Amino acid sequence: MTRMSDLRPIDCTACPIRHRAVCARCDAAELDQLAAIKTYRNFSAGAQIMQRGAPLEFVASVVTGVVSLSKTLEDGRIQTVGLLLASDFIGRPERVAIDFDVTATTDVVLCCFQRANFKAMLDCTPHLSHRLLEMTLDELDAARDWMLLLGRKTARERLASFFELLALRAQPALAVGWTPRIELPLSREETANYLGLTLETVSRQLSQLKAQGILEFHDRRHFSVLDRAKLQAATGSEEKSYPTV
Amino acid sequence: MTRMSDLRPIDCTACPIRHRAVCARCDAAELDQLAAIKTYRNFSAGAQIMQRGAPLEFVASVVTGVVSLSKTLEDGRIQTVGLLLASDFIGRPERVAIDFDVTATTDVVLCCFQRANFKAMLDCTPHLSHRLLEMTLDELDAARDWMLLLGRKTARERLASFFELLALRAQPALAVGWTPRIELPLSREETANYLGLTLETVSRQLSQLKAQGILEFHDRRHFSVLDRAKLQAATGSEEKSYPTV
DNA sequence: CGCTTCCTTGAGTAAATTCAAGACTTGTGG
DNA sequence: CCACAAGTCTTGAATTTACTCAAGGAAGCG
Repeated sequence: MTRMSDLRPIDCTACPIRHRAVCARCDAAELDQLAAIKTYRNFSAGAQIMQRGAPLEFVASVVTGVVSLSKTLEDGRIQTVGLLLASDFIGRPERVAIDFDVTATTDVVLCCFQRANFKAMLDCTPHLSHRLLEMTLDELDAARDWMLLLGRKTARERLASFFELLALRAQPALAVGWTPRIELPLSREETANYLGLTLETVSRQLSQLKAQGILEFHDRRHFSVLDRAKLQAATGSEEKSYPTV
Repeated sequence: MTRMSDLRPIDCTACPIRHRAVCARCDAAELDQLAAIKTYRNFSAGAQIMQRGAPLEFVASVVTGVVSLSKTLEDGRIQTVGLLLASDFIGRPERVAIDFDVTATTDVVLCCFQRANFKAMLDCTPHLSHRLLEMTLDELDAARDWMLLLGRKTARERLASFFELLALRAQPALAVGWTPRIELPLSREETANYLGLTLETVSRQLSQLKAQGILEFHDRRHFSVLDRAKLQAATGSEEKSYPTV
């Protein structure tokens, strides 16, 4: 449950998240600079990556796996406030501490940068700081979508929205009628914490979506969407259809 | 209810939000550049500033007043996803459209920058892009706090958290025992939309906080905190006490 | 194979919502 | 200046939704 052995650095040009991570716009010289301050680290599922309030010695990109950000109230209520996937960025270069816990939900590989060094490099590398700004704005948009979900959606709508999101990520090109096997990277309890529900409510709503022929489960962590239109209709949101870029 | 007449540009060095807005780090030459592309605009309370999905021709700093960002579901449910105060920034320089409505909650003065020009300036002005990154990260932190509130807090805790927030903003220096008159910039319905509740629940919880001697109302929009400790205790959160910068 | 953990389902409860009525504010025109 | 109208807010009663508590079942691990 703790950190596994660190990995040997690999060449940035061969990196799987090269074109989407914070370094996406960097040129060869800049990549060399980053390579000099980077370290790969492995975390096994369930391991804590950073702790709320603790001094933060590094920032990182998620290379593989799923990372969750969560907040806990005194009496133990937990709310997951972000789910980070491959290429997402963890940490605030300017801050020594963050206000949530960072946990590896699956086995995770991070590309870590020593915080002070990264910060110094940000100041003189517009390719880096612009990309980070862009990624942060995207996170903010996602956070606001989640606020709508948490503040106004019913349990059924929350589940449908979440599974619609998973489906969109797993299947970016919309091959209509084609229903691939998609991974659910969270347990029922983690799903509940992300959706602001209890695990029993999550389970009940999933049973209902199954019974209605909208979702099909292969095992606890793998499903297919049988009726994409009905799933979309159950989210409560309309599809976005205007230009954003 | 629509836009009032535009104002004549004022000198940036005399600007009330000079040291906190997106331009905070700009030097004299950079301020001149910004001044060349800025326009002040007035909006009266209730006016819509930007509409979801509509092409966005400007970005802006809030000079005075309160601006709300909100999302609406097809059936009319509304969730406010952000409350912007003096010096906060509106808009995404890289995007032609945004995914929420922007409304003037009180009378508002904006310092608007033509979007394309602002974007061009961002690319070659690190003072500007770094400040914007910092402000965006702060917004993201605030959004995540709100996700905890919306996902896990009770109605009473939501109200207490909101009024604690208003008190903190109005009274940054903690003069203990001193209870100034604080403005509530939202109606009951707007408060409900911000807290993910109904207006009736908001009203009931406020009555209870009044009855318990925690809050006192002078009129609908003005209150004092009579018992700061009890208010803090009712928020459900502990106070933050670790370094963040 | 047995244990542990995770998940499902059921029954009763609690919290917030909906529906409804009435009171208070605020602004307007007589 | 007062009366009235419109909007906003408060309070009550009934309802709904999701939660809590509880038990049993399925899956994963040693």
